[in-house]
Amino acid sequence: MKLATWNVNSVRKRLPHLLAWLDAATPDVVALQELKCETAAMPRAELEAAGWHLAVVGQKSYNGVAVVSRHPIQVLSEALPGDPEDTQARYVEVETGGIRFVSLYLPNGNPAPGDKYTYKLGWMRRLIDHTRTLLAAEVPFVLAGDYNVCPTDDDVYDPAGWQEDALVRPDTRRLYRELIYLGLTDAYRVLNPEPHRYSFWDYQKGAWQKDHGLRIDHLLLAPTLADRLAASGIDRGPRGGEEPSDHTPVWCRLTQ
DNA sequence: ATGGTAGCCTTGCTA
Repeated sequence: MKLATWNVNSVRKRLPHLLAWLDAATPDVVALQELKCETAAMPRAELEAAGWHLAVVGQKSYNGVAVVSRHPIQVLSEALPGDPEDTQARYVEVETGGIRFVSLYLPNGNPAPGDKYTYKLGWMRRLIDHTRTLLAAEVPFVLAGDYNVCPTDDDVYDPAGWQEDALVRPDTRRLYRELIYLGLTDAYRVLNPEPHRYSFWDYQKGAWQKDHGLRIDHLLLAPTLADRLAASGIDRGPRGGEEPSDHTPVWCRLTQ
């Protein structure tokens, strides 16, 4: 079973890339982020015609997450629990292909410090709390998405230049470690120890050409699924295409 | 010291 996460930076703009990649990479379940459209504007017909099931939590202009699966999907939650006031479309939790699967878009948090950074840290705290609930329920789950967190300096092209940024600040990394230390496995890192392998390259300043990237897209596995991890990688192909997303897919394969 | 790019629509905001 092949799982993936990809921040597409507008699903309407990226639909040809998405369809081509789904066809070539043959994943079973994919988490998408930054749809940048309302649920009703999701290009549902095109994806369903290609044989995909969908769960979509959209929002006008910003955010928006989805799960695309070869298997039927049961939607379990369309928001991260813990704050009824939070209306940003950043979380969808489903059951598909025999696992619990989450597509999440963790807040960027810049500029930091500030209101946006406070929101980010609160969101991370809520994610930790909800993960405890998932662990207690003993369901096999995957938390897939754009975390907007570089776990260590090995995940940043220029650590010194980025140390004040919301993606690498100590409070960000502290909460990310707290999440991981609940018992989750970073599916990419555990099998790929080489430093400076990235999933995002800014559009500006020739970042892609210079490999000035960040590793911020992660597949975090529940303890029971970590035992089934067979392979993982970052597929740099889509980032090098025409009019690409600024992120590229991260994937893993589970036995069975 | 600044601006560089992309996508949305709000010709500014978010990233």
